[in-house]
Amino acid sequence: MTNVFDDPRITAVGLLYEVHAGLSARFAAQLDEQGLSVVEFEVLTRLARSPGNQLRMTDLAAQTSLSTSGVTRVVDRMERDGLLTRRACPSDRRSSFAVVTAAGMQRLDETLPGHLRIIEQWFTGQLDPEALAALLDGLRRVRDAVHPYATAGSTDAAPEQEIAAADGAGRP
Amino acid sequence: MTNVFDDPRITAVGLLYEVHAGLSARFAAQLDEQGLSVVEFEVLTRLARSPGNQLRMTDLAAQTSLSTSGVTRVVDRMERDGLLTRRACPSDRRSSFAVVTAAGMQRLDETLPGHLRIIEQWFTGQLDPEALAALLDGLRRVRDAVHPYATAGSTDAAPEQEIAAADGAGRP
DNA sequence: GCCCAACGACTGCCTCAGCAACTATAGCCA
DNA sequence: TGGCTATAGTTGCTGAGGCAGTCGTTGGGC
Repeated sequence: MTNVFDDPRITAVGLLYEVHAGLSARFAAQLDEQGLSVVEFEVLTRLARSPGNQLRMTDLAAQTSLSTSGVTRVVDRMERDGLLTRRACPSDRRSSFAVVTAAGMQRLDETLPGHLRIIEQWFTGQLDPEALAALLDGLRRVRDAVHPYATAGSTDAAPEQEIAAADGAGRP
Repeated sequence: MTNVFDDPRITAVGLLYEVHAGLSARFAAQLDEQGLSVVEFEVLTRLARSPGNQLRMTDLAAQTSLSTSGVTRVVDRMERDGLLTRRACPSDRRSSFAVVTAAGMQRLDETLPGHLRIIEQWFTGQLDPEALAALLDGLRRVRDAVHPYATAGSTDAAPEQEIAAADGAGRP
């Protein structure tokens, strides 16, 4: 058994994937307590951080891991649950906005502190500041290489969006 | 707009997720050319690195991101495609092994070099050795915290499994 | 002003994966 | 030995999400 699988490259990827999976599981568990899925939380977050707490469906898709049809359905569910509303775009009758409702904002407010706590507890708090900086620096460089445009649904746009990077994609 | 979303913790997670998504997309694209999905590749890999190129269904589930029912179905598909076979376990008639066929090994051989090249190109090769070491070290520490048991399907076992960590889970 | 290609959202159909229920076997204990 | 519980694998049902096709709208070229 000539173990090709001990290759450090494989190990590196495995590490990355395990961290991702581990954190995702923690997030999912906490969000679940608040009645949110990971995607719903992401949608809520991206809308809440946009001007007017709203985004066109397409822009929302570009900012998430979803296709436009995927967005249609999440928004369906979240509208049904009262977290979001659709609003017609006055200047382009093809477009519509997804807007966070008061209930949606409240849900997000209830969820965020716990979410941050979990990140702190399982990720950022695990390393001393300088090790964390090194980790993030490495990640950033890799990210700049693979680029975020690889996200499904977006054609080629979205030049810089670090899940929390503000570029105000709303153009009504 | 008091931007809670610029919080460095959120940014850190965003970075991690973007890297994961970016790499995953590259992997998926390359594997797709070889007619494999990401899970199929993972299954193939885990089997190929196990003694006898085989693993019991349950152990396979524990080593992947799948539940046991998920494993049943992937193995169904891969068996249909001739990459795998089921073999009865002689000592426990409830169990069965998933075994990589010659065709499966060949497919893996055709796929691995390209896969490694992609890792090199978009991940490990993006950083000088010492930055990479720092990145991996950070990841390892976080991984040790979130622990791999968080992977769906495994109850609590799998003490150390770095996607490439050999602990030979086959116990026939 | 008219036409046509491009675009935004939505829907039908499909695949994938999880949970829970079910079957068959194993191993324990009286 | 006979029963009882735990375990391995499979299957029915369900929800999520992607692709491709549809419909209405837009905007540029003429």
